[in-house]
Amino acid sequence: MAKRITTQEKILNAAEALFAEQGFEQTSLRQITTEADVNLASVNYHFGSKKALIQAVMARYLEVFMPKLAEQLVQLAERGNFTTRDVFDCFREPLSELQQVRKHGPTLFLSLLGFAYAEIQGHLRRYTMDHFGDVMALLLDTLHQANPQLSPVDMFWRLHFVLGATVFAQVSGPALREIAAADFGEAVAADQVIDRLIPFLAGGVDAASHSSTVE
Amino acid sequence: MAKRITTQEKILNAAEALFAEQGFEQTSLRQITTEADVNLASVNYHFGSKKALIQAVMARYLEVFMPKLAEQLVQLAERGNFTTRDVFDCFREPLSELQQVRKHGPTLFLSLLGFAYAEIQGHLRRYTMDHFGDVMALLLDTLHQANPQLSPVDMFWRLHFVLGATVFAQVSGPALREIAAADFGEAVAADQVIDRLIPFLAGGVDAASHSSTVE
DNA sequence: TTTAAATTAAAACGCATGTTTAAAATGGAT
DNA sequence: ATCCATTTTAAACATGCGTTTTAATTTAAA
Repeated sequence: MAKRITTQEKILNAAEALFAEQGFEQTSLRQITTEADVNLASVNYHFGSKKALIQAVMARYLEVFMPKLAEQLVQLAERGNFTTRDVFDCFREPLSELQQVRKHGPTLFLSLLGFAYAEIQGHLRRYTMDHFGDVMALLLDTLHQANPQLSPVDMFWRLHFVLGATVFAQVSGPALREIAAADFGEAVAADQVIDRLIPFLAGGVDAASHSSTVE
Repeated sequence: MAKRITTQEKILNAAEALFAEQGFEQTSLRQITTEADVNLASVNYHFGSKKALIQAVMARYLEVFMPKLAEQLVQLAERGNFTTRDVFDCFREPLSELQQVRKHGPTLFLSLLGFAYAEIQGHLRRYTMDHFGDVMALLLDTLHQANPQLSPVDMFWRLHFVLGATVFAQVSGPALREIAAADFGEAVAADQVIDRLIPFLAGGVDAASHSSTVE
């Protein structure tokens, strides 16, 4: 006897798939409810608004991911003596554990994050900061420990460059994978993009800062 | 006697400012025509459609920027023996020369590029590739020369990570500068973001690839 | 000055969106 | 079986969008 799927879950599942594919603004409630095979009005009945639905979709992943990430970072800090690369590797396990919440959880989550960041809908940023600001601060602090030579403000900017590259790689990921396959005859799985990304990010964060490059 | 400003120019100027601030999809023709103090229908009369207006806005910058970038890259190739950092420094001059076409040209242009890339409106990508695909190929080739140890497909991905970080830094730039100023009491000009960005990008591109990191 | 083309103007069109309404159906608890 | 709260349904609502239409106006050539 499979567990009964509620209307709310049907909506969430259909919504997250469409959001990850097209972005939040580009996805209409009519698309979602058609895909979920529920009535149009049920979104507003169960979630109140489209905004609230977006938050609910994100929350399902963030509430699993963020604590696990914090755990990894704390573990690393206790170990001590770590590199930037080690910090970014902390993302791997929490990310791949999202497979438990959904088959393609990791990829879905990153795409969602990408669109959430791209369409800077203030309420989402506020939600993340309100609920998981401590994890973000911990991440910034850990990165700073790995790179004491960088000033906090330098690290702040680099962390956001990291976010930018990551988010972008995910959002444009499908299109880029297609181009890469056509131009280089090399098919690349979504997971392998992360393998390519992490060395790039670590190299960028570790680079000497502009003020210290005296040529 | 100041040169008479045509309706087309009024529209282009108002459009680019709003596009750079809010993105293309978020900006309505009514906003643009109100800001430009022209009739709503004049956009369709002079440009045909909103899509065509977007292309016209981008073209004004691309047609100045791309040839100058190509020139710099060719110059570098003739010199020979260059680093990744040198390649990225090739962007500085063509970028700052956009000040001539418009007061805040460089910042505007990068923001526009960011939104253009974020809202993957296929026609824009196609336009860029049709008109300036040779410059992109030249850039990829130059980067590969600076990093012969990386495979072409590796470089392809890293170039797009670079684009992602750049684009993102510009789009979220105003918001991030605000946060940075509040958290670190350090006001950062838009130009200085690029100074922070370039070392990061060069470090990322120069990093050892995943396949060659045997630990 | 006359005339024809180019431009501006105001209004409406057709469409898609998120949201609300009010009635119908459903499902447990008494 | 009845009743009441929960949920589902169909329809309409209000709004904003890009675009089109038609007429008025301006511009410049003959």
